[in-house]
Amino acid sequence: MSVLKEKILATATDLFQTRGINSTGVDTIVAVAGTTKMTLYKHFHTKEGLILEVLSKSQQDFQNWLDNKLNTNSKAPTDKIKRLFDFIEEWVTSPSFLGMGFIKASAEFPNEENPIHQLSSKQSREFRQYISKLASEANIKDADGLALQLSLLFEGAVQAEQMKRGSGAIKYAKKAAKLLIDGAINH
Amino acid sequence: MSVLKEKILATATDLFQTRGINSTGVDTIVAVAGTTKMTLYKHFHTKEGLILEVLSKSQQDFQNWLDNKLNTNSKAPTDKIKRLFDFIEEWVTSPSFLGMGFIKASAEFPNEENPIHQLSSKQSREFRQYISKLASEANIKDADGLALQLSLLFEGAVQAEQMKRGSGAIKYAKKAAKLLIDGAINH
DNA sequence: CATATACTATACCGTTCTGTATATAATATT
DNA sequence: AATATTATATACAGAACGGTATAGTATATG
Repeated sequence: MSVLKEKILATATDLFQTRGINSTGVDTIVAVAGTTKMTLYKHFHTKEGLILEVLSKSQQDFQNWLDNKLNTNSKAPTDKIKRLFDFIEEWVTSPSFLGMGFIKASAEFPNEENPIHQLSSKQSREFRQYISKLASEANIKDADGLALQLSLLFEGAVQAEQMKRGSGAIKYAKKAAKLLIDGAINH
Repeated sequence: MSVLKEKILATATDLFQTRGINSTGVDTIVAVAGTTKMTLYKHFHTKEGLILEVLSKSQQDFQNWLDNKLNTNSKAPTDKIKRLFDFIEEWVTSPSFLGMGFIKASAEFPNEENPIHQLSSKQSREFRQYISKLASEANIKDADGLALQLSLLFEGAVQAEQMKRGSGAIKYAKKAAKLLIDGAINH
């Protein structure tokens, strides 16, 4: 990928998170990225296309980071799901954390037929399925149910952290998650 | 309050939820409400003022409805907190439910110094404190901790429901809440 | 009848928005 | 050296934005 395209993507990611998607114009993006509109529109057909790529890349980065963390730090399936919220906490409390793209995007584009909303929804679903796979490998019976509960805690904690940095919500989400996971394992 | 002002407020509430706040222009609001811009700007100084009033009224309506439900259906403090998610489910699964204003608004206005963001944050905090009071009256030791966990489940479930209507997330939030509440009561 | 109040209708201002047209410069590739 | 490729610079079109100015109408109260 072109270095300039990456720069535009990174700049847009940051601006979308800190100022909002609809409140960030393409003029601002190219000015901050140090390039021009012509270049942006050569790499992205429309602003919507840019938004979709930003969301995709953000989620891939998160999922890859998390998957790598889990695989290098744990081997046993039960360990993996037990340590899940440790790494989520690490991600959410990192100073570079500015929010989860798909959560904000779904709020800015509430119409379920909007492609951006649909991508957000898909990413949320895929993350839930990822947790469900972890639970399933740990021999948990109602893996989907637990995954849904854990994803609620996750999205709630992210929401809280987006509203107020340093809210500490993730600490309590972790405690609640431990209770739910331990309860599900002993059944 | 003037009937027209109420009409504008109701129209804006609906449009903000279904199309997004930044994506809804004042021209659209007055057209749908069946009035003119002059009238809108006589009742609300700016669009920001309108947004703030919409958020305030929405949250008041929700809190009043919930408080009334709890007080008319339960007397014992432990019953109240145990039935909390029953009524939350009723609210969230109602056909007229279009989302929680303060959750969407905080995503559209991510800057913590923005008045709209600040109001959203305050409403989230006040709702958490309301739950904490319920927990405290039920003689739960770490009332604040439980309230935070329950509010995470609540906001996560709302987020899930905003992403996909009929997600059924609230059912699992309820189960998780029951576990957390029962655990907290027996300590 | 007169006056105040609330509302309508419409035109407009200045700004910002996404997206394009055009022309030029720098950099690789052949 | 010739030719693509990639990027810049700048100007502009066309629409939508928030907000205001002006003029006129309907209704209720004194």
